[in-house]
Amino acid sequence: MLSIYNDLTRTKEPFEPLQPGKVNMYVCGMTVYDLCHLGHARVMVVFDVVYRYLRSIGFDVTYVRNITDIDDKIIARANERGEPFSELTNRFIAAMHEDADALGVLPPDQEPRATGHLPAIIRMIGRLIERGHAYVADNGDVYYDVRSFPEYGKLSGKSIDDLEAGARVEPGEVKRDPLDFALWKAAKPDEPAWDSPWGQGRPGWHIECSAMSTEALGDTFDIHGGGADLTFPHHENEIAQSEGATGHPFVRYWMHNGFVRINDEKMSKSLGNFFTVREILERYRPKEVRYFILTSQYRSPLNYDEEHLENARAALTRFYTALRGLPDAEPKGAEEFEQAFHAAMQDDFNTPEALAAMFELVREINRVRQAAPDVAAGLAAALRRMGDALGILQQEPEAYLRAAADDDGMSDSEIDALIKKRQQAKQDKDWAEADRIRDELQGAGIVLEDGPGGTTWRRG
RNA sequence: GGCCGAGUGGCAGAGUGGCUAUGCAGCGGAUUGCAAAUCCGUGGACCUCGGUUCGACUCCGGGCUCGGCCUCCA
Repeated sequence: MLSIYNDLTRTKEPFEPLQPGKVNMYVCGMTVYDLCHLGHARVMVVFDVVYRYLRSIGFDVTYVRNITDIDDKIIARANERGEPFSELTNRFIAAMHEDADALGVLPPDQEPRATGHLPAIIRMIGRLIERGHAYVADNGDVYYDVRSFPEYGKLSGKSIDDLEAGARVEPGEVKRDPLDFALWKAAKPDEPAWDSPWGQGRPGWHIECSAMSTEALGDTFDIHGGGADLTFPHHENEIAQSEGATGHPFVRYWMHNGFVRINDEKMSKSLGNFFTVREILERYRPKEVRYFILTSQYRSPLNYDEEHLENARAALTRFYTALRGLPDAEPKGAEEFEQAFHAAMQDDFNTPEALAAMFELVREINRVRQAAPDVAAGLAAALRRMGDALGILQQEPEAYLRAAADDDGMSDSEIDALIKKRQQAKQDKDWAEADRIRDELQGAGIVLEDGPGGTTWRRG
């Protein structure tokens, strides 16, 4: 039985979707005014694993991940660059898709953009006004009236009064309460704007997620995810909006992934201490980055450190080395390891423990591969199937082991020629020459392995 | 200040009221022309102070330290 830590109740709960066999999930994606950084990568990978795993155990999953393609920062950045905002956002959407692909993140079933769903957004705002949860301010903005929603704060564990104590009141404030937040922002000169019953303007940040998730998945759906920094105010506001508008419970299980940290400090754009996915991919292979993300449980912090990426590299080499040279087969004989793997995954997607089960399977494969290759092949197939659920170990082992992060070294044919030459030296028992060639290759980052079936190599 | 979360062996990172996590690194052995890979074995830990208990790293309470949210942020 799968259990999921639900931030709404702060406990692990057995996972029971609204409709048996069917899971609807929504994840807050990115605001596209810049390149993805590691924090975005973590969200994408974490929920990609949730998606893959739910599917692997037989659920029919509809996965929606939105794109915020209109907001203050986008407008500001587009103005800085003197280009239409949609050119800016299209460029960064394309870049995000490339990064996601590289990391092995499956495309979600739907990827709605705020600008493509203005009618649904406007409809929901209208509904909130009708139901007494929102009001039009003097300047044409529309605000959510937090005092009208008694459960405000239930996700983040805050009370309106506590929040109010520390709230700042801006000069010229048009809100009734400092905590009220914008559903619709009246257009200022030279800003992108859409028509609405309240005049020209654009949606506030929070309303798009309520409108698009409800439109795609219904008033109530199963899983809503995102980074932990979205708990408050973003997700709190989504609950107020959706439940205020529909009168139905919004989300059954709230999941938030922990932060990526660097030097034990949150990695974020406002602190300016972030690495983009692209910068990291200049030095490490995409699957190493993905593996690194999976080495900690999704709710724990993930500290960025070169040593950890090196560790990921070593771990993947161990996996692929175990898979190498074994024929395709039906998964067989690994029941005990599969059981451990599933127990880990079903305990709130405990990927580090799931990986531990996979490593134990690796050892078993290596133990039996010599004496019983067919048994090893069945075990290897089981290992690959576990890898599928995590989105790793998808490549041909030999291809993986021979590929380099940056292949500016020797070509495969040069390597083969040198190995052949060394083979001759070995036959002649010219160990000095054989070792010299091996050292030469070593210097170029090539590791040789002499086995009973001849010499194999990999880029180390 | 309010609210959350965390403190595990050299590093990373799970977990459990009494039983080897796992990976990398170390040490010993097997294997190898020597290596590499692999296998076998092995040392090393649970922030601190109390409490509960036959027994706590694991439960409860205090303390200390660190991180996060309370403003845009994945």
